[in-house]
This record gives sequence, structure tokens and C-alpha cells, in this order.
Amino acid sequence: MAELQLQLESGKTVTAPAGSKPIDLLDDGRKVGSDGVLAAVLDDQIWDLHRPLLTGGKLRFVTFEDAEGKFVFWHSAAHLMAQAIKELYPESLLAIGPPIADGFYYDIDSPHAFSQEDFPEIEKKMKEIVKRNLPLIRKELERDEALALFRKMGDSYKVEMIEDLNESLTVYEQGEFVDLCRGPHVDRTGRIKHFKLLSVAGAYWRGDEKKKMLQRLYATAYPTKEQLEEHLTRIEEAKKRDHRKLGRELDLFSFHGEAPGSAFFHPKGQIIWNEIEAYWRKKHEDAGYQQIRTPFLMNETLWHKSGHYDHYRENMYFSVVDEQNFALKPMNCPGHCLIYANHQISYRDLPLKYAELGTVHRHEKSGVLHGLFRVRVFTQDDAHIFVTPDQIEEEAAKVVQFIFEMYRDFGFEDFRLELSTRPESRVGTDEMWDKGEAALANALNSLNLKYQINEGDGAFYGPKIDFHITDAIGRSWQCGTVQCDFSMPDLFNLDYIGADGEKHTPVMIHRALLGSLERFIGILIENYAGDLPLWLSPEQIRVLPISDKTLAYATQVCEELKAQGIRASLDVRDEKLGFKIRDAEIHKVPYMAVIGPKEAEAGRLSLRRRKEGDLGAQSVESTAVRLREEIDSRVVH
RNA sequence: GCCACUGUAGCUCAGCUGGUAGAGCAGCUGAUUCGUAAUCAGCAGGUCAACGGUUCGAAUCCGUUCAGUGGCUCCA
Repeated sequence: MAELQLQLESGKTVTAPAGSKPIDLLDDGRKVGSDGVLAAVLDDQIWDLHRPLLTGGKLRFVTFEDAEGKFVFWHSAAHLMAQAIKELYPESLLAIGPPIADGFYYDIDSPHAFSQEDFPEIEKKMKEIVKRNLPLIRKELERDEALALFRKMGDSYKVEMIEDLNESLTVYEQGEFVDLCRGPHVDRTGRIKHFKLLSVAGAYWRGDEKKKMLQRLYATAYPTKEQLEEHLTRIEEAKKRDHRKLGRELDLFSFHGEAPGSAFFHPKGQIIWNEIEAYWRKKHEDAGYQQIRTPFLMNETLWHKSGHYDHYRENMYFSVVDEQNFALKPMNCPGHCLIYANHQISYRDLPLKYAELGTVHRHEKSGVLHGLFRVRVFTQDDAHIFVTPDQIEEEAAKVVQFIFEMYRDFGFEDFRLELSTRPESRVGTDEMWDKGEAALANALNSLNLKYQINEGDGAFYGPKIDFHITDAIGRSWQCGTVQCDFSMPDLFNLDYIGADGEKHTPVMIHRALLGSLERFIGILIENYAGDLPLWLSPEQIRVLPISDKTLAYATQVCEELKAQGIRASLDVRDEKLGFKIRDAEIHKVPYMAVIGPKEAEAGRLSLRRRKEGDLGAQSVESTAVRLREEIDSRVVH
């Protein structure tokens, strides 16, 4: 029998007969188990502990701490759940059950409609199977054998999958339960101890809207009880940050059946909006943008010309007025093109930057609406930069820097970039695409930025860069985008007179930094869990008189702070100090000024910071200075 | 749009197998004049999402619609 050379993690090389199993080569002191080794990795391929090795290479062992270990653990947990479901509801058919970011799911076709109430029973059955400690046995089958097996079991989804494959396959057996699976898996069901079913949702078979809707059961599993509980706590924490909940509690905005998917901003929410808008306008003025405003309702012919009618009609709102067809704008670009076309543009005018906080209406499908994150009317922080092809790179680089500057001012430091290149279906010549893709890539390279390339993911009209920010609890949000457009200037017959005296077609760069104000406000709320930086706080300081004996002086303090441009309010209620503090803390007011006889006497105030407590006595002037500085420099607390 | 679930006071929720609604918080009024996260008492507040059906009788059962939640699909 042939000998295999295997390099182990310890650095030593061992020789083993072909057909040896990884589990036999485990270093001394390492044990298999949920809190130990779960699988092996031979070179880059994950390998079952009991699967014979046929070639040599680098062999290492992975635990739950490794990405490969998690994959195997959750994948096996999915099989465990599937077996439990099969035993409880034998008429269920299994589709697919992969591991995902924080756990796993299994798609099931069953006459039984699963609900939360079924979870305890399924979990109980899973525990039982864990106790049986069944070995997971890998078996290689020829395609025909596999087909016969799953046909016999009536597993039509597995049969359909096998029919699409043209190779020999593997199945994993645990007791009576067999599943088509590439694996690998943990060696026994006993390895998986702590798990929880989380939710049930509909999911189309193979992700195809036209195919059958299956029931997707989401769940997660961890090696220890503590880790599972930690995960569940994280879910709870994320729920506490939910901007829909905070928006209601802090009285920032609301939603109403009269305008589904459209936010109504309350006075406090509008303050946040206004602060962002004022900041945004100033930044754009400084960056050489010219601000414009275009109408919401425009004649339908415009949208025929721009191509939106052909490609985006499903998402548009139409209206007939005076027997003429109008549409609400779903995008701002055509309006900007009309303004451009209104002038005779020289190459000396380029780059020409038109910016607009443009409110657009898009008829999103009812099921996709989600708080401020996915709405039907929203305001894009939009701009269109008209450039010569040679200017793309420089202008794109400027936008990229602009975006970073702005994100940092809002307290985001962690970004991720994606460059999307030409899709199958597209307009423009290959030469244009070469140029556009190279210009965007060069812009990023010139700034020494790392980015991921998404081949074929660009818009049909040009390549793009997408910006994702990572929030305080590690979630990623797509906000900014920079897109080249080779198409629209053509459709609108836009031109500029070059140095050669001839007409040329400009390139348009569409860009948004924050994405949409609604969505960005939602992200801010969740990122800060409602504790917004001072400059964005609707109520910046609340003056708290200890009793109405000091009300007059407290009123005076409040007025003085207001005169300094600080959003100050006064809690005149006849309540104890503790009550007022608690109320201000709950409403996430950043500062409190406590006013009692001592302060009135000394002409001072006692400053208190949200979540931190008493900062001691201060003069009103120094408090105003302190707050103004924190506001003006947009300190992220 | 699709699948599942949900809709009771401003908010969070209770209301068993049908007998015309209840709590806490918030709000208002009064008492209290108070020192760094909840003073006490009282009052008021609901077409039980809407519409239709079954029934002597519907918040409760059935249907339709609307809205929301979790996903899927979509995201020019």
C-alpha cells in the first residue's frame, strides 16, 4: 500500500499508509468534540475525520474557532434538525440546508405549516438524536445509485438536484436518516449540543419566484451553552437598537397606512434631518458643487427618453393630468440632464457638478418595505458630475475622498469598497468600459484603498464603486455609490464644445454619499442605539429645576443656553429630581443641567452627562462654550 | 408580489373552550417643594385595524381587504 507524506501543524511530517483517517493522526492532547476538533483540512479542502486520506499534503485540524469548523458544525446541525423534522413530520420533503453567517437553515416542503410553537418539540427531538450519538457516515454513490435511492424515498427535491449534477455523489447517513450532501460533517450527532430554532420564513425553491414556496427554518448552534446565550443576547441587543422602535420611543418619526412605506418625520426627527442637510449643503458648497432642485412630477415622455419607462416602469408612479401622462421621478438624473442641456457647455466648464437632495418615489413591492431602510419615498443625496472621459479618474478619486470625509464626520471609521465591472447586458463600446473600469480602479489605487471586485455586477450603463460602512455592532450597510454612465448623455444628446471646437459627448458620474437621508438616519440611530452625537441630538440639554422655587432661575439658564444656539429645554414638571433625570436619560438627552438653590445662589448650574453622571458645578457660560465646541466639532461621544 | 405570522388605550401587553373590555407605563388634575435613573392619590382614555358572514349574542369563529413583522424574490 502506498505511503502518504503528511505535514502536520506541529511542523513535523509523518508517513502514513494510504487510506489512513485524519482522526488517527490527531496530535497527542487534542480531542474530538464540540469544544475540540470537528474536522480536518487537507491542503485547502475540508475533510471528515473518518474519511480515508488518499493523497499527502498539509493536514490540519479545525475547531469551532475556525471558519471551516463553524461551517462543518452548523452544516451538521442542519442535518440534525432535518432528521428531527423527518421523524416528527415524516411527510416533509427536504430541499437544501446550508450553514450561513450565524447559524444555518433548512428549506422544507411540508403539508405541516411550521410555527414558533413547533420549535420546542423539534428541539426536544434534536436533543434526543444528539443523545443517540449516531455516527455520520459518508458514502460515495454513483449518480444512478443516488437517483434510485432518493426516488425510492420520494425525495423529489434531492432527485431534481441530482439530475442537474453529472458526477458521483456523496450522501451522509445518521441512523435511519440519509441526506444528499457534499459534506463534510462532524463525526457523531453527539458533538452538537446547544442549539435553538429562531424563525420560520418562506423561501422559493432554488430562489426562483416562479417555483414553489418552501418553509425555511432558521436556527443556530454553538459548542457551549454560554456561546449560544451570548448569540441570543446579541440578537436581543440588535433588537434594542432597532430604529423603528427607537424612532417611536424618541418620537422621531412614524408610519401610517395612508402612505405605506413613507416616513412622517416628527419635530425631533426633522431636527436630525435639518442638521444633516445643513452640514451636507455646506460640504457641497465647499467642494465645488452647484446645488439645484428639479420637479417631482414630470411628463412621461422624459422617462421614455431616459429609458426608465422601458426598464423601470414597474417601480414608477404615474398620473394623468389634463389628458397628459406624468410620472413621479424615481431618479434625479434626467432632470439634471435637462438643466445641463439648457446651456452651451464648453470643455472649460467641466467637470460640472450638479447636486440635489432629490426626493424620489419608487413603488417598491409591499413585502420589501422596512422602516426607514426600505421606503417608497426617499431623498437621495444625489449629484451628477459631467466630465470628459479623461477626467473620470480624478473626479472619482475626489468623490471617494469626499465620502470618507463625510462618513468620519458621522463617526464611521470602518469601510468596505466594491468595484463592479461590466455585466453581460450593457450599453456602450468595450473601449468605453475599458476606460471607465480602469479609471475607477486607478482612482482607488491612487488612494491606496483595498477593494473587492464584483465581476459583472455593474449597472448596464457603466461600472460603479459601492461603499459599505460597518456600524458599532459590526453590521455592514451600503451607503455611497459612484457610477459611470456612458448612456444617458447620449440619450439626452448632451454635448460640450472641446478645445478642438468640435462637439463631444460628456460622461456622467452619478454619485450619492449617504445614499438616502431616510436610510442614513436609520443607520445613525441603530449605530448609536439612539444616543446620537450632540450635534445631531434633537434636544441637546435639558434644564432640571429641583423645585419651582428655582424655576425662575432655571428658565433664565435655559434662555441663555438657547441664545448660544443650543437646543435647550426646561422640565417644568412638578416632579422629584430623580424622576426628571430618569426621564431625560430614557429620552437620550445628552446633557442635563440641575438647578437648585445652591446653583441659583452661585449663578451656576450642575452639569450631568447622559450615561456618565454628575460633572459638577459649572458656570452657564462655560457650559455653553463646552457644548458649542462639542457641537461645532461634531464630537462622537 | 410570494409564504408564514401579527393587528385590543399614545406605548408594552392580558383577555380560558363566543356572553357587548383590563393592567402597567405615558398623559391630565390635585397634594407634595423634593439634590443626580421612578413621591402619593385621583381622573380621563378603546367602532378591540376595516368591511362582510355565522350566531339569540363576536375582540374571540369564518371570509375579504388594509397595515405591520420575519424571510424569499427584487433593488435601474
